Amino acid sequence: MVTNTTVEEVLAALEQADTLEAIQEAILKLREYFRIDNMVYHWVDSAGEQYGYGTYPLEWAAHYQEQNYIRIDPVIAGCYKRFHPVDWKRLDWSGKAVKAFQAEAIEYGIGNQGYSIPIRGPNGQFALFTVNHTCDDTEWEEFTETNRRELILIAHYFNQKALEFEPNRAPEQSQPLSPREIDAMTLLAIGYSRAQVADTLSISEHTLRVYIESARFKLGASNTTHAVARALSRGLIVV
Amino acid sequence: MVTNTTVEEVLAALEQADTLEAIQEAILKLREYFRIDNMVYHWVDSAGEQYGYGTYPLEWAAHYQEQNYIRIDPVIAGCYKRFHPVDWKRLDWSGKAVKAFQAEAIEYGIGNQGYSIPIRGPNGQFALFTVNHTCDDTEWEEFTETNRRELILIAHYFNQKALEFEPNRAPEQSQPLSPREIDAMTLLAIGYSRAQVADTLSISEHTLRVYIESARFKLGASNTTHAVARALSRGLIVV
DNA sequence: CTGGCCCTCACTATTTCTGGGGAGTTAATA
DNA sequence: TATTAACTCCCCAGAAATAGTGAGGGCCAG
Repeated sequence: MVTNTTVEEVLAALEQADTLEAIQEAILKLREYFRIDNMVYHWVDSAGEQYGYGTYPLEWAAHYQEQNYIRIDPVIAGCYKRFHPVDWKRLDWSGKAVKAFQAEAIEYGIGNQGYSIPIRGPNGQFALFTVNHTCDDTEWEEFTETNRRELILIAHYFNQKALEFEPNRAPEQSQPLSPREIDAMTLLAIGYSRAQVADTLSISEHTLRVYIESARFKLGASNTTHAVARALSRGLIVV
Repeated sequence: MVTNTTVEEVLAALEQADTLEAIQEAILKLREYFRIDNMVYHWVDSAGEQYGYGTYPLEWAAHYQEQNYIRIDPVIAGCYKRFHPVDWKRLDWSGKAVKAFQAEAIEYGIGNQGYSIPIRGPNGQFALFTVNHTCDDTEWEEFTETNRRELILIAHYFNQKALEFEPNRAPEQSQPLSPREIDAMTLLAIGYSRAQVADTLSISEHTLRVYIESARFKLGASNTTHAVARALSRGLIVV
């Protein structure tokens, strides 16, 4: 039944996609191929905003956003803690608000079965790829078992595209830090005070301050904390 | 030439693996199957420590660790900023120290060609899956083009195993921050002073300090800068 | 061989942050 | 219902960070 050919084709098409329409088309094709109700890729923003491509009813998406459901959605919470794909049945659906949310979702046409794959990119980027259907547990388990690998790959490709389309999310490049500046930022990031850093680097605290200031300047940061945060999120230091 | 069967088999075996030996065996099988010099999965620790499974010469691994090469290794730096797999040729190998590092690596038996796949897990976990070979550019490009999808999947499976085997390695997981604490950490990370943060959140600076302190406590941080750095590298906040 | 960047050290005054303490209200949960 | 957790506000003294300016030696590339 399931041959690799079609997925391969769609992945190849997805790789070439350069418009949002092409991506949406790929999702529709995949949904048709897998014969499931919904297939959604969405980026989960730190600010609680979500956006992406997929087949969820627009009303549900709007309602979800409006109600700020990201705060209680167990799929978000569960996937955020995990690395591997998660069947919705294995999530924690206890709690009054959560149960109400679940009931409402089904009302809006979301299937009773779901399978979500968390994906993470640089700078704490987080996204979800979800397939969703209405069927019984046995059928669903068979589906997810059979297609897990394809789904993981598809998730990966969608995220790659999404990162391409969000260049403002791409790492801003800045002047590189000097070795001493990197040392200073790194030690500060692991919790050393200025005195400790100066001691560790065997330099005077005065000198250290020069490094911190020049790093701050290079990074366009307004204080030490900001400088360390930028150095971290630009990948200039690793902590 | 390349059929899916063997990779499928190894992935299935890897999924069942419950000892380090089984994992190491899987890597050896995969290396044999792909006919390349080296294949390595390694976890990149927040402290700059690395460990994993693979076929790099032990001397090189020890030397790398000893010299703290993680600080200059362009593969680490490059993959940390990217989502998609990276051919080593596309990394930045300029700089005296980096060139020396590269020369030394080849001396130790590391191939001239490489392809690394960054993988990220919860709480800012970061790992790399690398394949590595000695051949010319054309051959290497053909190899990576052909096998990219399999390699991505393999990377995923290795990381999944690693997370299973190192549950305590996610000690970086800490109590979640409260919404207000996240607000505070986020605003501090983008350079706001305490006064500005308090103003933005429409609370008194005293209250803000309570949040910062409790966040610091939850994160086990010794000061604000440390707390923000940890929140960032654990993926609790995004800047 | 000169300009630019890196490393090192020093001083002062002002602003900001830290680390203790205590105390009350709401909301959700067990 | 009792308990927990989050959110809000307040005081103070001491420690740390910031913004200025200045200066000398080393190294590398144009």
